[in-house]
Amino acid sequence: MLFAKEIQNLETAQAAKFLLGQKLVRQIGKQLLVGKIVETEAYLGQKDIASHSYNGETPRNSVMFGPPGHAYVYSTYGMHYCFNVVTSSAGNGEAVLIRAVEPLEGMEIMRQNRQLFLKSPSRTVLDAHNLSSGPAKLCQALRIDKSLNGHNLANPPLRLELASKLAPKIVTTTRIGITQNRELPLRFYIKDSDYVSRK
DNA sequence: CGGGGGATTACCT
DNA sequence: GGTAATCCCCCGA
Repeated sequence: MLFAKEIQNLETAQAAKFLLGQKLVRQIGKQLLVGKIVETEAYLGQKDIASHSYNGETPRNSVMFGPPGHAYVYSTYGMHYCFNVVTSSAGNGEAVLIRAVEPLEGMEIMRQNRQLFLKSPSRTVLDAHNLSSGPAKLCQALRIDKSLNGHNLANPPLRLELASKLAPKIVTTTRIGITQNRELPLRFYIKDSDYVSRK
């Protein structure tokens, strides 16, 4: 509730910055997995051609057009999920992609969750910096999939928690992995964080 | 109803 | 740095 309120009064780019430093809390049975959000990107609805919602509402993106504070989870490349927080007001189709979190609790479980996706587990070192430093990696680590699409982030088993009202130092860059609207400064990360997908 | 592409990642050269 | 993996969705016909 708190978050929906805080978020809906912000422009989506501001919401993307506001989310930096806040906690993402995933509960699976008794397991508690907690990450601090360190990297985000804003997607600005039907005025942003890079956004899934640019062409209007479809079955895939319908959650983006719903109320803020809910999870928009989509699959890509046939094997990965990405997790977004719906922002702005219902009907606008705006959201913030969570691109990286810093593991705070449940790191060992996150490592196990990530391990399941590897083909040659001996090759890849799953240290803390490599557990959730990417939009699909954090979905693996926190076991986020399409079953959570549309979930209200005020409630378990996936919840946003206000961690700090003190704004961290933020670096602003262009967004990653898109082909349209590449020049817009809509990616944000916590300066000096060692847990971002890239600097 | 078929084809192309994707807000990525890991592994190999 | 190049590319396979892998499938859902959307668009155009």
